Amino acid sequence: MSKGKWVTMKDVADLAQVGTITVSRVLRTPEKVTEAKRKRVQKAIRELGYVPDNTAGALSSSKSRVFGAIVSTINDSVFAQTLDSLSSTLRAAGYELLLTSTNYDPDVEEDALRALLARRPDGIVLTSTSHSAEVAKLLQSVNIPVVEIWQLPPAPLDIAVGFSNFQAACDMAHHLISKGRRNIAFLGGHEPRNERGRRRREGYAAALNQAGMGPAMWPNEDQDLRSGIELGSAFFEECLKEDPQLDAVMCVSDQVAVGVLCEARRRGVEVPGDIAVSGFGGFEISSPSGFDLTTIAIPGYDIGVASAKALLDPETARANKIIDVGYRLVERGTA
Amino acid sequence: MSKGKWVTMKDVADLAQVGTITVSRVLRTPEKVTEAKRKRVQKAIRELGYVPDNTAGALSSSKSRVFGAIVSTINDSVFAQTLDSLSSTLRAAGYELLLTSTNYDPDVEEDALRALLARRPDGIVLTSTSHSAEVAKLLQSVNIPVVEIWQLPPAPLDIAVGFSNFQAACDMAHHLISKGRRNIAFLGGHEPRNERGRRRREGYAAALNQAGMGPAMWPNEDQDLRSGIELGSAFFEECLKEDPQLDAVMCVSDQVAVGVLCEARRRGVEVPGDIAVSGFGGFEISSPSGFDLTTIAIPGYDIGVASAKALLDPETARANKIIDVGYRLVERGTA
DNA sequence: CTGTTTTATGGTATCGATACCAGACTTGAT
DNA sequence: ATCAAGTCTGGTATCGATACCATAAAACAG
Repeated sequence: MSKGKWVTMKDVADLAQVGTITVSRVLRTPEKVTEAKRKRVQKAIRELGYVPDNTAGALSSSKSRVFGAIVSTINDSVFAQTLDSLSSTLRAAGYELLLTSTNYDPDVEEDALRALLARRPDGIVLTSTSHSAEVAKLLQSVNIPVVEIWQLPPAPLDIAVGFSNFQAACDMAHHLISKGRRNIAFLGGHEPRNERGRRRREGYAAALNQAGMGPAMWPNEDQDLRSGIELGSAFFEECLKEDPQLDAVMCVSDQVAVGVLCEARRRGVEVPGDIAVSGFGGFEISSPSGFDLTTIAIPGYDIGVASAKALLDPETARANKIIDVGYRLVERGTA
Repeated sequence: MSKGKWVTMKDVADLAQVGTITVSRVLRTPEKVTEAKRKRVQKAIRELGYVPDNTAGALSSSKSRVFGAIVSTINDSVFAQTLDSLSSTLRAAGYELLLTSTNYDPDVEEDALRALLARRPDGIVLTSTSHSAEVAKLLQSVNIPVVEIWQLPPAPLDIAVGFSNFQAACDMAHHLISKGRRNIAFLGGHEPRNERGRRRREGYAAALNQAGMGPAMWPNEDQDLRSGIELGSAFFEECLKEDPQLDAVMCVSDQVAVGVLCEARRRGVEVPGDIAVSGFGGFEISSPSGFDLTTIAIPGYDIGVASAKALLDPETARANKIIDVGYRLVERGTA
């Protein structure tokens, strides 16, 4: 095993005095090889330090044993748990994950998808559900499972694993209303491509509308800000100015809620006394040891596992097409 | 382009009435093909919706245009920024990233590495620097760049991109001392494989020792807890009990510091009046709109970019072997 | 003991691209 | 007009595995 030269299956076969195909079988279907030869081959593999070449295997078997993932971001922790469980579950089944992030840019999405398809993945995971025509066409033309996650699109391309952002936000708004809140603002970025955030805002608006309340208030539409602590902090001030009667702030994410809570403390605003605050996500920061934040807990881990299962066994998953992992409204100290 | 059948280079070549090699050249070295043919080929590519097969290309050129990454975790946000910039930078150069996480488990690391090598990556990124003998042997036997990140090992396998966790922690401890703090505790998990956390603790201990102070205090060695908000919150209580004189808590991460700060508020402990608190990482939560936490800002983004450069041009990077991206002690409101 | 099924094994073609080389065609200089 | 040098282009071998088929050996039924 000298530097720069890979040991091939042939080398192993020669050393073990068998055909290459037998080596291949020892690796893929060891039960079909007699014990004597299997042992000999395994010994040769160890001795030579043989690492099979999956690119060659992929070519001849047209199974790459790789799945592709296109996530809108890995930078904030939203998908981290999902990616973690997805990648572990897949690796346990002998598959690898090819990861790309788009930063919510649709042009990047198409490029990323082409680059991904060039690796001939056995399936694809996407966090976005609104695709350009070209992307949709590409995805439909390939005969591999496509799993859209973290949302439940009305018409999934193939399989969807997620929960209803709309319904969850709706529930949270109703919760705030049931707690006697009457002037509820919604705080969330307006990244045009962040479908999840948009659906949450819509759920909020629907709930208020349904309760005959309004007008719903949220940061100016044309502010294209990334949701985060800073946004929560900055816009809380604005909200207070705009509506002194404000008695609740519903945030698009736990991070935004943290920004609000920090700002509230600085201004001496009592939570939940003066103002109730809710988050979305159920991240560690919302826990009782953290901000003790009332939030929507999302089973990010389960989404990863369920998507992995869907990729590995698409037929079964397609029977449902939409896999709803649900969510949980967690009532804690802030609302 | 019917379902399940991929268009091949030959199909494109036939339609454009050229040889396959010309199609290949249009994709890789377009300047070497006359404009007329190039146009014809590009048209054919578009018409057929051709997506090249990189697995085949990898086989014949022995360049996979894929890099592998083995990170100890993607779950907490530590590496998120680094992965994001790494993957973007690589993709801009036409490369993809194969991602695996080990959850700090050395057995998993070896498996993951074997699986990765089976894809014949053009380079590998690792977040861990203490490897099993087998892993080190594997890495040394392959003739591809290996980049260890987020730390500066004394003897890098190949190239290292990071900063000195030891020195940074040392600086922070000195900062606390310079602020008149005399009873400084260190709070951090003891995951045995988390080298970074360990080096920070050592830096802290060294600084205190140097200042003739001590005994250094930190949670019991045998507690194998993951660092996080909960740890900060739980152990802050314990620290106070153990040493009522405590006037500073230096945390292994911003998350732990947040746990401490939350707990301090619940207990009515003044920060920084009664007790100073410092974090490590410089994540969003430490910003002035958040906790306004005194911390060590780490250029996670730069680490990603620098590693990408090192992977793409290892010869230049090897001239230095160790690329120190530095860190910044950011003094804010908590210490 | 023969004939049939089952199991184990290897040879050869193949997957879809690129490398290498050879030949055809330009271009420009003389 | 001719030749040398340079530019394009395509044929064929090749990368390292697996699929497919054929054969040899073993197991089994009658």
